[in-house]
Order: sequence, then C-alpha cells, then structure tokens
Amino acid sequence: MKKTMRQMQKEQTKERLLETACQLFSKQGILNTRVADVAQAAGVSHGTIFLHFETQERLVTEVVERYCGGMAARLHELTCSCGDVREFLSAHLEGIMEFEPFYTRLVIENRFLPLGARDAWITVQSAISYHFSQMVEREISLVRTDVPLSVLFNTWMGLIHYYLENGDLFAPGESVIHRYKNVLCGNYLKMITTERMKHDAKSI
Amino acid sequence: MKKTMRQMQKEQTKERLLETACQLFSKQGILNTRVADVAQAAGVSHGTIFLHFETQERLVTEVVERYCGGMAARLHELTCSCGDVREFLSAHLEGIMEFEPFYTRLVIENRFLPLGARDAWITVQSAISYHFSQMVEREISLVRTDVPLSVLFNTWMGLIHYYLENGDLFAPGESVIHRYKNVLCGNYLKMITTERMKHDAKSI
DNA sequence: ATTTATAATGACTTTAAAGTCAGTGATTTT
DNA sequence: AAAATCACTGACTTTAAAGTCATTATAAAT
Repeated sequence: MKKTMRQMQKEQTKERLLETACQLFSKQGILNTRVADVAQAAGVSHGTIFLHFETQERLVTEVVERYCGGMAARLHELTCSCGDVREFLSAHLEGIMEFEPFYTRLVIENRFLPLGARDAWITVQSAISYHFSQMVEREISLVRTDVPLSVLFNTWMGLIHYYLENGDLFAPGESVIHRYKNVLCGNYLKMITTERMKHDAKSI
Repeated sequence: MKKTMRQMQKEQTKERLLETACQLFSKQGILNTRVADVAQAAGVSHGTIFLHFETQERLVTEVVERYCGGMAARLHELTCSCGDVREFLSAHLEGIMEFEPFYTRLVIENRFLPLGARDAWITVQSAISYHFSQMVEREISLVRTDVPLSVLFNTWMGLIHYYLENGDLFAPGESVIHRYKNVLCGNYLKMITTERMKHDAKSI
C-alpha cells in the first residue's frame, strides 16, 4: 500500500489546486474566477487543471463539497454542546466567521453553482437547522412557542444572510459578522424569547 | 412637436424590447438570458438590439431601472396609507407579489448586475426602508423599542428575501409569497410587537 | 418624382474562455 | 541500464456569445 513519490506529488498538486481555488473563490467570487486564474495562482499550467478535474464544473463542485464538509463539521462541533440559546447563536456566528469569505460567496452565488455544489451547500443549512431544533427543544421554556420553529429558524438564517450578502454596505472592508455579532445575537434573542426570560437574559 | 411615424415605430420597438427582456429575465434569469434570446423573443434581428442599446449592459440597466422605478412607485402607493403594522406588512407583500418573478430575480442576481442596475435596486430597498420607519413611528406604542429600528427592518427584509431566494424549495411551482404571506406577516408581527398589543392583535 | 435619411437586417468579426493533445522529461519498473 | 509510465506543459482548437457594418427597404423631405 506504499505510495510512490509520483502519486504523492499528484495528490499534493490536486490539494494545492483545491486550496488555491478556494482562496480565489473567496476573494473574487466563484463565477468570476477563470480556470486560468486558478492555474496561474497555483503555479501550474492551464492544462494541468484538466488532468485533475474533467471540467471546470467538477473543480467548482469538488471545492464546494470539500469546504462545505469542513464547515458542517466545524459548526457541529461548535454548536452541539451549547448550553443556552445565546451561547448557541454566538457559537453559530463564531463558526461562520471562521469561513466568512467563502461562506459569503456561497450565500451570494449558490444559485448559479453546479448541482452537486448546491447540494453540498443545502446540506450545511440542514445541519444547522438540525442543531437549531435540538437547541430549541432543550430550551423549550425560554423560546416562544407561538411562532413555529421553522419560522424562528428562517428568520435567523434570513437575518444573517442579509447581513452577509450586504456586508460591503454594512461593514465595508471588515467582517460584517464580527462587527454585528452582538447586535444580531442580542436582538434576535429578544425577539424569540418569552417575556419571563427577560430578566435572566439581562443578567448575562 | 409632432412625432413622425418612424420615430413612433422606433420607440415602440424599444418598448417591446424592454418588455420582452423583462419577461425573459423574470422567467429564466438575467445572467442566463442572451441578447439573441431577447431579439428572437421580440421578433427582431440580433443587430437591432444594438441599434437601441449600446451594449448588453445598457439593456440590462435600462430594464432594471425601468421596472425598479415602477416597483418603487407601486410600493409607495400601497404602503404609505397604511393604518397599522399588520396592514403595512400585508401591503408590502401584496406589492412584491405583483412583481414577484422579476423581484425574485433581483434578490438572487443583484450582485452580478451592472452598477446602474444595482443602484436602482438599492433605491427600491431604501424606499421601503423609509416607509417602514414612517410606519413604526406612527405605531410607536405597539412596536417594541428594545430592538433598533434598523434590526427590525433588516429582520423583515432578510426573512422575505430568504423565502423568495429559496422559493423553489419552499413553494415549488407557485408564488412563495402568496403561500406564506400570512405565516410571514403573522409571526413577524408577534416577534416585533410589545406584549400589551397581543390581545389587540388577536382580535383582528 | 427624386433625393435623403434611417430603422432594421443578418452575415461577418472579435473576444474570452473552456477544453484538447502531442511532446517532454523525471520516475518507476523490469 | 533500458524501457515504460505518467505528471505536467503550453500551443492549439473549439465554442458561445457580444458586438460591427455594408446593405436594404421604406418613410420623410425636397
């Protein structure tokens, strides 16, 4: 099962291509990145891309699948062990911040990506949705029950994505989540918690 | 000031091109519509487009400017005379529904459009934002004041846009706003109104 | 009636990118 | 050491679209 030097180098090259592509995608957008850009940035020739990926679509799909996998795993790690609602929301934002440039690209461009890539993105959303439900279940007494869980979740996602999508207007040149995380957590929390929780929330 | 027949026909042709382009944009997406598609659908030759618009960018910009103007005017009409919060939210959604296919396209694609088109889109958002503030000011006693106005507004916009953007998942083959308008209005209202309003709201 | 102006045409040119492939030289196998 | 393999190259081909322009037919001006 020993790898030859060639095999290893090939894998390393592919790795570098995925990594480089992800960086370029994050910086200049996925749709706006040419195969030639990736090749140049990775220091290989144009043709090499097609040795590792049949088509540009495959490249995009593999990059998105790879990094969505990572994001889902990390978000799971951060949110599954959260005690209360605020902690959960906070952890969720921390997780997003770790991948913010690429995550933002997916928020904006996911509708234009190949099917496999969109699927990977939807999987991340589903993972978050699952942990959100778990959290609400644990905190059932503190979260308002007169609004369906799905609406609570979609409100939260919509809010975050709205800020990410318009990050260049809300926080030009910096991380919009970093700048607004307290505003987002705090105020969303106010809107979804029951009255009787208010004095508890304030004491944190 | 009398128009010759030729001038009128030229204007009519341009009109038809704008109208046709808007329909195609709504149906198949703006980025996904070729100049040749518009020409064919409007029953003119490819070259005619460039008699009326210097470039494809200008065509897109003029279409978006035109229909954003219409949307802003209509939304103004519908929302400026609203009595209470619920009426306002409802009127807002009614307005969006009138332009839903094109509006949805703008939600999804605005980041990829020429600058002039993006500006027109941002102007629509600003107009809504203005009326939203007006409404909150009028209803100051019913809307919670512990959450900043900007967050209330962004939560509402984020929520609606989240549903529009994922309309094909939430309501495949039908108007997502039509299907969810009561859910959206009702639950958002619960989240932003003060406790003491609750019995009033229920009686409606 | 003749000339002029112009909306419309569609074949042609250009452009920008993706995708191909014969060739090269380093690595592995025999 | 010779032969075989294969990662990588980059010039070339293809493709799909935007954009151009000489020509045509018709309305307007003389």
